[in-house]
Amino acid sequence: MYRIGEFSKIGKVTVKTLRYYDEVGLLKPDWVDEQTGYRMYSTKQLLELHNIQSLRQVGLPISETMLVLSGFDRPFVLQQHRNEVMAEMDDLKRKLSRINHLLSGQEVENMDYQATIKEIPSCIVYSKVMTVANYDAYFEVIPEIGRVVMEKYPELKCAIPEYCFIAYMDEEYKEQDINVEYCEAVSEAKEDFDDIVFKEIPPMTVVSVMHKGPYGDLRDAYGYAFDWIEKNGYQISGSPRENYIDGIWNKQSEDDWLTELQVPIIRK
Amino acid sequence: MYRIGEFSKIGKVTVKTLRYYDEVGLLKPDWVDEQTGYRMYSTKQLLELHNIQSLRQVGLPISETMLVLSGFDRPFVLQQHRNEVMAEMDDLKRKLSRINHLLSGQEVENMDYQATIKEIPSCIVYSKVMTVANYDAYFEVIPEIGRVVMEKYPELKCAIPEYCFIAYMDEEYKEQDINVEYCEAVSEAKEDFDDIVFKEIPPMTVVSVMHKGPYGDLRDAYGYAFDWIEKNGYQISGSPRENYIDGIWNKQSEDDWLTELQVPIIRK
DNA sequence: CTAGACTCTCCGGTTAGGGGAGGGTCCAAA
DNA sequence: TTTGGACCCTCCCCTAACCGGAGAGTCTAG
Repeated sequence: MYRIGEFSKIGKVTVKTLRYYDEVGLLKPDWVDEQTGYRMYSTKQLLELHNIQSLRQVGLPISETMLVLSGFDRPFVLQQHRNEVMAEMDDLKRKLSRINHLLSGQEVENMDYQATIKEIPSCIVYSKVMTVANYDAYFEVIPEIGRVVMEKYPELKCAIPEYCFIAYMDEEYKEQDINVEYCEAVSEAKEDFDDIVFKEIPPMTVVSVMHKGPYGDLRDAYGYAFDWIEKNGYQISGSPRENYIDGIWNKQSEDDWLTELQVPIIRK
Repeated sequence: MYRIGEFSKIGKVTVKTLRYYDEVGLLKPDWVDEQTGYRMYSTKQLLELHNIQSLRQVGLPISETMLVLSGFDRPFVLQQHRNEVMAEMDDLKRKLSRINHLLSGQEVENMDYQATIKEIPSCIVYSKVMTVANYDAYFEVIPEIGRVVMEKYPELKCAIPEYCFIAYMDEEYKEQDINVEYCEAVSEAKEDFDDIVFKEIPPMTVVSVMHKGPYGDLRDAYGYAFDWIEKNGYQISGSPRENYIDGIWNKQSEDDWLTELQVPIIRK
């Protein structure tokens, strides 16, 4: 019979840990003096402790360790755990890749772009597919679309927060005759009319890059995003979107315009 | 200006997180209504949030994220963090290897051995190097050594917990004329005499395997330990020790004898 | 008998928020 | 003008697996 301090030295585990294991029921002392509360351990517990440590050291949580010790299907629990560990590994690999990407891009001047991954929830939009002559034409056609829709459905409300974007459907980069789909999130679906289509956009994972400044420089943001996707083991899975946050409608200076580039991705 | 709910939707981050970031000072709202306490955010915070997310998503802790944002040497912090992530990866790899080892050995019957890694603290021992004819000879010579030492130094005390082991110095397995070093941990160093040597054993990392039963079966434990070391990317770095916990001195039945095999290892 | 080593329980802290209670605020519809 | 619902606030407890320390009791050698 050992007192807790001696037992902890034999088993190479702290006294705190032994008391904690007692508390949660993972490893009870052989006997507890009712007068003093002293915990007494024997070599039987030493073997148990060794079993526990062999499971704990591979990262198995205490709750599952208790399952295993109480006779629960051991291979099953371990396989579950292996899957979790592998998922964690994958997660770490991606983080490491991103850290390296951050570090490697460190010296490039003025490229203060940052990529984040976001989950875009599903939403209902009205949309119009069109071909525009060039970038400058956007802000003639877009307000017009909004006007037409609001005239047709005066009670229709834009989503809050506003989510209005242009998705690029061309495979390659173009400066003229660009195929785009204009989308504006709204509160509910309505009947389609003319070439306005209502639809629900499914949720998706995107890489997001914030772009501050005139639209002409958006190409840099695209470049950064595409490079990021390539270098970090993802794959483009849909049309990129430009989400207009600040623009001519609320900021005078082009330098204050804020656009979020969202590129749908999946893991490669 | 956005209220917290709208801002949280734009930035794809929970309201709870924003309030927490406010509390710890990572991201303060643009303005707080003193009457109502309402937090108001603007697109300036949106950019900040995006920066924050790009760092947080690679696992950078909040404290270090704040360092980076406040102008602290960014590459330095990121490199620190990369080292930690890589260490974590290494840790996970080792866990995964051990899980696979546990799962693969699952079906082998009666091999209820478990391996754990332990840090053995340094200790002072008296030791005697000798060649013994065979295993059975141990328990004639060992008590004799103890008797001689205690006679020479009657005030000498054994360490608590007792730590008495035999280290095997042969490279290969032998059944006869075995070169061993007998060690017993004591409370202080004394002058050497005859072939008794006092010395301090440095701390070391070992893989520990518990063996219950007669000493003849210890070979199985050795086999398990060596296989474990090989399969899990470690390397033997010293003489294996047999640490006698329960034996003839306190248990009648051989089946109750408990021995801990400790094999010093380093990472490969 | 006492000093020092050991043990007990209880409380608070660690990360990065999540869940919920109780109460105030805002806005559009009745 | 009121009311209902959506939104917001603070405060408190919870997570996993312990660690650190306070204050008090216990054991043992000298």
